[in-house]
Amino acid sequence: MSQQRHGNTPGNPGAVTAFPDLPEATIARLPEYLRALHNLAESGSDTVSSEGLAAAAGVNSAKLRKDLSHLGSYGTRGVGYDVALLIDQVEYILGLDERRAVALVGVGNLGHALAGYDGFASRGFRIVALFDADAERVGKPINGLLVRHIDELGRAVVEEGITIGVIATPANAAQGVADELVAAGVTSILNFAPCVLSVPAGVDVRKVDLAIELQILSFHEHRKASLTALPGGRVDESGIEAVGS
Amino acid sequence: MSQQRHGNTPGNPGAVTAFPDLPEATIARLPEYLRALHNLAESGSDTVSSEGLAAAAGVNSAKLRKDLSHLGSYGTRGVGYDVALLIDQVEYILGLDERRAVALVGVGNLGHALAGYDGFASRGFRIVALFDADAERVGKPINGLLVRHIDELGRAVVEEGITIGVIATPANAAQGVADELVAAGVTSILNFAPCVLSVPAGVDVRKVDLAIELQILSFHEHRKASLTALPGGRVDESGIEAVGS
DNA sequence: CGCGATTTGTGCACGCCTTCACAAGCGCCT
DNA sequence: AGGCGCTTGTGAAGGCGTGCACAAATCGCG
Repeated sequence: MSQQRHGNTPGNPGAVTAFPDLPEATIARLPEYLRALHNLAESGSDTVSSEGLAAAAGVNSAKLRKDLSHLGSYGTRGVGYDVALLIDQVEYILGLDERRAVALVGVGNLGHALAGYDGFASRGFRIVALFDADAERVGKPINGLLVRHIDELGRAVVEEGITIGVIATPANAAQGVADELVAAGVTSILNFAPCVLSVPAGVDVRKVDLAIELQILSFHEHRKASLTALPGGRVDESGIEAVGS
Repeated sequence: MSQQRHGNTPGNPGAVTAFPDLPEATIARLPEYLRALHNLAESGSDTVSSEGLAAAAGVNSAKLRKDLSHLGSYGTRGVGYDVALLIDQVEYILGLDERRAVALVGVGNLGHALAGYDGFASRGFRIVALFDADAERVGKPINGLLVRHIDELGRAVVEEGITIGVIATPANAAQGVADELVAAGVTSILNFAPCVLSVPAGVDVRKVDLAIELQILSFHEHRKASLTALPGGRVDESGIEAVGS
């Protein structure tokens, strides 16, 4: 799922870390579990069954149990999972106990919104620096943070202890920015630009392409339309039924 | 990968559609191939090898060939793929030959940026209506489009022929909006709100959660840090090497 | 103290996806 | 016309992920 491979150093029998190596699919679901757990905690639940948590997270309960079992045994048979304890565990695994410093590069249309997105702060991240190459934008404040020129990136990364970079530039600038981020010591990049980034081993890149998501939906629309339009197999008109649960 | 199942009507031997049933994993990659193909076309390439296209799309060449083989044989052995022909094919499969009408609900911080995101228009989509529940925002223009009140959603969906809805509201409002979209006849939803939506069968939901992507990166940061901190296995300091390609 | 109800943790089988490796096919050059 | 190099398309194998179904474990109650 991740676009770059991870420098895993598989053979290392001597220095066995206590860090569990979770399946990538499990990792991708942990944040969803965490969100559901926070909701449960707010609504006053002390414990939750795998069935309940699975429903809140929109997954199968067997899958959830298997996922959690990879972290260790934090449930009690006959009772369920301790919500507070599980939150701590998941947050620890995800490395959210330390609020990570994030740099955002590109404060155009999308970047501006990301800079003001409070969902980051509320889930363990601090955007500590904003950068742009456009002199027009440099120096202006966004959400209480001044936009700095991209040239200052290297210094800022070191000073602020930044480990994650978010790229929200146009596609043609993204690779250059990625190179600078990597050179400055950033080892994780979230890329919103519609292009492939090449980075050295050991650097993780995740890509979010908003148009791609729509295109995937478009495919399914196309498929559904071609099915209902068939002479033989007319599906129930609008596909609307009662909403279950 | 998709969060909801698809009403597939598997047993229907009589009405065999010419529509190929592609693996979900392949579908998710087609938009990436398409983007790479457009880049190649712009740079004047008439044909491209699987190796070349795979590199441009950031995937394995064998995987790309298998993906494309599912669409049919559009390559020429010894030569490669005809770029223009392949673009047409992929766009047809993705249903992008008709520019789909999209409704965007919630023009807050993120929604505002999505409304102005030109990546949608340039890749086959038209945002034709904006909605919000906040009277403060209703009536104001964004990118040449007036924000309408959410109550008008039902009528607008029918009038404008909207088939895709984008939810960019706070989490607590998302399910209500989804219900209204579905009731109005929308059968595909892109959800940016951090919550699970429940929709009837036949409606596709895709979710994009920006914070989750960061949390996944955070996990890998945590893992990398715990590895380098080990006494035995110190990895090469910054992990920086020459960038390939 | 024992029993039943409940829920976790997991062995197992199945299916999807990826990757390798190679035969088949196409164009070009001689 | 024939052969050679290149590239596609695909059979087969392996790995990963999912979901079922059940044994193991815990709590509460009589």
